[in-house]
Amino acid sequence: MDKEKLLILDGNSLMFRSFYALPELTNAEGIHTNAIYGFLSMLFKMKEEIKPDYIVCAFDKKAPTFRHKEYSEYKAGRKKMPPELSEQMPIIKEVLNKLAIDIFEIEGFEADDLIGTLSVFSEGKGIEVYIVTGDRDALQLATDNVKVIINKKGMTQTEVYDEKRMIEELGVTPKQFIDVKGLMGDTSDNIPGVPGVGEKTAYKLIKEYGSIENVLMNIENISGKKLKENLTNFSEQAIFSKKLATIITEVPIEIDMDSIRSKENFDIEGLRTLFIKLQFKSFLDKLPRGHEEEIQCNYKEIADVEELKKFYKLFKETIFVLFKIENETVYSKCNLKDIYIHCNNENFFIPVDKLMELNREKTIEILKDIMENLNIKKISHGVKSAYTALRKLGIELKGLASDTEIQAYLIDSSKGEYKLEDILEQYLFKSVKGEEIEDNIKKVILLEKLNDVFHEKIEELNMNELLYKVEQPLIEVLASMETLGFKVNREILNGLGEKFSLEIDELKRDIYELSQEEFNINSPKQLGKILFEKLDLPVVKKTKTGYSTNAEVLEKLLDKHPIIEKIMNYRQITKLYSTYVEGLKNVIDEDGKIHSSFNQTVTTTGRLSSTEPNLQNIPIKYEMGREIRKVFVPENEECVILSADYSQIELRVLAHIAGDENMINAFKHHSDIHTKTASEVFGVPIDQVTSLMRSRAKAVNFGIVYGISDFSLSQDIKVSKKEAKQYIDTYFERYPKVKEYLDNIIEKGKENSYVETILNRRRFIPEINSSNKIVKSFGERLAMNTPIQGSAADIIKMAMVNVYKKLNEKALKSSLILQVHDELILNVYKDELEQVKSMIKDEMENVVKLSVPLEVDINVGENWYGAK
DNA sequence: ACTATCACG
DNA sequence: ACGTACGTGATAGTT
Repeated sequence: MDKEKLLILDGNSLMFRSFYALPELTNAEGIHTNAIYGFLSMLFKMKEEIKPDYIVCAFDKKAPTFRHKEYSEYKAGRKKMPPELSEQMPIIKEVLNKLAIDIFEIEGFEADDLIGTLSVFSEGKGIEVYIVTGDRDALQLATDNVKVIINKKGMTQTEVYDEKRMIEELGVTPKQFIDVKGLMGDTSDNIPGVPGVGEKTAYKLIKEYGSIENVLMNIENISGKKLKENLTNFSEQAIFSKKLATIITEVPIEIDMDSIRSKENFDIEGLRTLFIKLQFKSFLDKLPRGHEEEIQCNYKEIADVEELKKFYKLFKETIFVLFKIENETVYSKCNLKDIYIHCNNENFFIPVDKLMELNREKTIEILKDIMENLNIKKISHGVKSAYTALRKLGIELKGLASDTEIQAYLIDSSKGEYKLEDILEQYLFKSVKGEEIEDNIKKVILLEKLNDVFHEKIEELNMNELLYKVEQPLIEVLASMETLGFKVNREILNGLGEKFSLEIDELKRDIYELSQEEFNINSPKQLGKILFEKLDLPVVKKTKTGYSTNAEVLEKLLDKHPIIEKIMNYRQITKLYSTYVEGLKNVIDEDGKIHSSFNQTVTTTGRLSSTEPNLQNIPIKYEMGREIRKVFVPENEECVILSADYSQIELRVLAHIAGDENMINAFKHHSDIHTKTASEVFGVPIDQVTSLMRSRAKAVNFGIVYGISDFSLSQDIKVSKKEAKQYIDTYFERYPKVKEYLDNIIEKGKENSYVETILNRRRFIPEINSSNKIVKSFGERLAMNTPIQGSAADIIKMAMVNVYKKLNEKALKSSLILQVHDELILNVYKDELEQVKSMIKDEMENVVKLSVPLEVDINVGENWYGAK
């Protein structure tokens, strides 16, 4: 029969190792998790490989050990455990607890002593012992039956030592390893050893004489005068060091092997909860599917229109709905397939496309009755695509009570993706994967519970207004913008394409001639070779993969070689051609329009984002690119494009939140804020501000909003760091409350690990409490910037909801078609122009009462280019 | 999948 | 003595 096996983990050393070996890792609450992660990776790997019959984990106790008592200097000078690690210690113990792994820790002894005692005891019982540890001290415990496993870099790589391997590799027995340590000492434990004796000498002496005692008895035979002297003078210290280095194997404890038997009955649900909290997805997946309460997922499949008609009468008050849609993000292909409904403990599967085949008209009619009925409140997940898909059938979704995707985003905006499966796992600990009918029924049932949890959570976070008055009503606005799309003029786009293409060919020729070689100019690598090796231009900056060739670098090389200008032009035009000519051509719909997707749950600050295509980054800064905007035209010849943009919304928000009188007054008096700032910073009257001063002041204003540093400002406006610092200091003197606000928000951010906007939108900032200075500074900048950027986002979102509502109320034909962070773009019928203009201005400027006025500039044109 | 670059606010 | 602006998305090249 095989021997039984005992696995002993050295808790402290494994946590230490993981902490320093693995990159920083935090969960949403900002708790560090890297040591736990490393420890558990190791634990699971060892369990898998060794398949132990017994398992136990030893920890140090805070109380002093006999070593401290006998030698006050023991472990002196050792740094305190960093808080990022110590906060992980109670959590790993909790995990072990739930894994039903016994923890050994006794006051007055170190983990090593407990490990030693346990291993000797177990070996005596004929058990094979595996000690897993992060440091080499435990090597002295190795025998033929006690294997010491030391983990290397990367945490799960290991070296296994038994007595045989120690002798082979180190030339000493495990017991002699103590003598070696006694001679050479150990700085980390502050064990003195013998002065002048290092690793090499220690091994040499022990290999020759076998023990410290024997070395001391043979001092006469040892070569080296100084060494001899030291050994003689410090012989007592050597013996004492050996004592300190010796792991106790006789700690007075009762060991009940039965109690540490490896158990399978661990707390799966507890672990699931904990791993979710720690965001350990890979471990979560490994957990066995526990004895979860089986969800009763009986459902009725609606077979024909008659049945649909019959059952829909049951849909009263609130229904939980899951819309299954093909090609959710592509407008033209976005198609409603199935609907799942959970209502009053009954579940229904409506195979919409099947019913439509049977009787299209009637199906749509009944769906319309359900979906447009305001008295039937709908709760769903990610409902925007349903608006689009339903609208294609002539149905307007009404009565939306909740969208759990939006709720999840507001609760934690850092996720990027809020798939229902993941959200159910995270908040309800339910794992429902798959797309079978039963899976979807389960999901729609769980939607009810999820909504309850979120509803309460949103209330607790004071986000009721943000969710119910802003984000949820906004879904319909965005869906409408997507459906309407932006009409484009293909001829103009093609014309630009041809123009750009000709210029690109010409530039290519010039570049190849100047470089005397054909190469791929688009490849930064090849371009770098040509510029910095062949043409031998000075290297300005490097990236981690090679030479940097970005615009900033090229600009510095401009006067060094005529090829640079050509390359800069080439870069600019190819960007326009590939992204904005070819890119846009590819996304024009059959209806001659571009239907971008507006994503409401992507950004961490609360802004929207736009994809396929991104209409929020259409060129404007340079004329050549700006021409692209001529492609974007009104719906028909009765219309024009109207653009309404907030003037300086972020700085106004800053003035408001900071409550800085000087800045508030500047806005109240309708001053040009950059000129005003220049006058303050440079100490000259407004009328003496030069354009250079204004542009520098503008950079300072931007810098403040982003979370400024003198270095970056100096880079930006090309002045010395000292001068930049001077600007910032003066700025803070002139706008003292701004300084106060920035200091306060950082402090608040540190305290809470999150910051908030004017509508209590929240962003977690775990970075702000990092021990890594760079990460921490980044967190501080986020704390300064997020409330500003996020509050501006709150404001324009509110305005969008109000504008949309007004346009509907007044039954205007004009409509919102685009938002670009601080501006709204509308397709406006000429006969409504004056009315819409004043309505938009009014709604946008008065959407919220701040201590500064909001100002909106309106421009109108026969295309987007003209609306300037 | 990642990097470098560049378009926008 | 570090390394430095905040938030996005698309493209092309490289690994």
